[in-house]
Amino acid sequence: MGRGANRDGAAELVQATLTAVEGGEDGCRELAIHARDGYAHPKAYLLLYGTIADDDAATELTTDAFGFDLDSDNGTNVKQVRLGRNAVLVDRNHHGALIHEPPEFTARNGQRNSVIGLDATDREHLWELAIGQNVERRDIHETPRARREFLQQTLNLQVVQTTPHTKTYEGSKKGRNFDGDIALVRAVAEEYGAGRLRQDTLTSTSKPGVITTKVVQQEIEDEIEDDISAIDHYGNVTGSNAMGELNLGVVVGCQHFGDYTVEKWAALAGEQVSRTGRGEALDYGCPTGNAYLKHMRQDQTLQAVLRFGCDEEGAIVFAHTAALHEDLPVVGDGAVVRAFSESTQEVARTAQQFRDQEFTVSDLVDTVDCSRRTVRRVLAELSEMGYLERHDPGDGLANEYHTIDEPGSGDVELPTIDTLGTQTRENDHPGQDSLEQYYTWFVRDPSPQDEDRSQHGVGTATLPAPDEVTAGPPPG
DNA sequence: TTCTAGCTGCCCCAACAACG
DNA sequence: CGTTGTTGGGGCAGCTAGAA
Repeated sequence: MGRGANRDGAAELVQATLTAVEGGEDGCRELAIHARDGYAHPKAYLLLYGTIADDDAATELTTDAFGFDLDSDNGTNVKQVRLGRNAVLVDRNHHGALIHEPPEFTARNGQRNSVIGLDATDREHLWELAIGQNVERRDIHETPRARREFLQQTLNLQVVQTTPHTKTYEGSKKGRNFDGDIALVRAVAEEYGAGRLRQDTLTSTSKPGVITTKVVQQEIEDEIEDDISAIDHYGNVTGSNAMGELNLGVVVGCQHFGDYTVEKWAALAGEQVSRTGRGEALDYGCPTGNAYLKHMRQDQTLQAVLRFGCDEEGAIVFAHTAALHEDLPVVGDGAVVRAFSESTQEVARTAQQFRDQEFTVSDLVDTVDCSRRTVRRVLAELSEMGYLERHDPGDGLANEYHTIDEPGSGDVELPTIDTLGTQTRENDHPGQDSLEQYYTWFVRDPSPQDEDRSQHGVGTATLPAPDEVTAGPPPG
């Protein structure tokens, strides 16, 4: 789409349009007929076709975020008209128009080219929209499961999901609290960094690499720079191998390009967007909108995850988002990441004064800027996480606490993952055995919250070892 | 900007202990 | 015996952080 041609031809376009409009519909047809002989802008044909198209040949759409009037953010009414493989959007409020003109895929001599696209993310529908013709999809894997297994066995990739939330880290960072994210990165660096993970397969593991959105990168970069090897944002890692040597990665949050883009794609497909829900339940109410949403979230995170461990050693990647592509081999979840609330941090800080002495709720309540009830709740919570020890002298008497460890700005419990690296070595035949084990990874330990809380809970969310198979379909 | 889930403060409750 | 103080719990309202 020649931007230059667009600008260069603008004057002629306006003149031709004026002439055509003065000549009414016949004039437009006349112009359209001669569109390719140089006296009209090449796109005038499409533009005018779109403008004069009968209503029954067009699709009427209303938008909320998408529009042509840059001074307005209220959306507009557009009509979508298709002509062959091209699509035209015309603003009913006369602020502009958009032409989608897919490439021809023909050689100079008129012969059709064969085109082969390689894409790990498989959004057939979006591809068809973009190139204006049907695509024939060939999958090198039989099933999603086979694909996951390939990523796992061959690329030695393991993904750990650390939050049930989507975490759309895009747009304004106002009112956002990234303490939990920082705590997560630090915990990963401490628990899995510096060669502590499966020395036999991941020899060069050191500090993790981090991929996140641009705003978050700016926000947390300074805080975690000592804990990580590298940090980059989604938009900058596509096709990049800068993280390829890192065997430990953290992907924080997912992208959302804004409703504007979603509505634009849907409009080009002639679909009306109606947005409902949020987070996981977000639904744009039309196939293209929802496919594009998955493209923004799942596909981008998939690409980011695949940036890590491009050597034979593979990688373990912690994904702090629920927007994970179904192809990703998620070997663990259930990590708990929380940012401590204002009052929790204050109570914990105040409690530090009592270092070795015992203290009660009453000792804190006067120096702390929150209520007695809150202090009680916080102390109970901190005790449960192992930052405090609670001595209960029985009902009716004040509980006595003493400090064990000082909590930071957040708390992270990572699931233990050490099942796989050795397995791929032991059974080098990627057959039934690995399949069977694959199922076991989804079997959750039914009692995640008992015992092992001593070290403020690190590693409590356990995954069953492969020999503790309690459920799952029979192999084969 | 709007919606909502979770945090927080507040008040009430039952059960108990210590004190006078 | 009554008063005061303790713990945890429930319910409720107001606020805020997070998501889009």
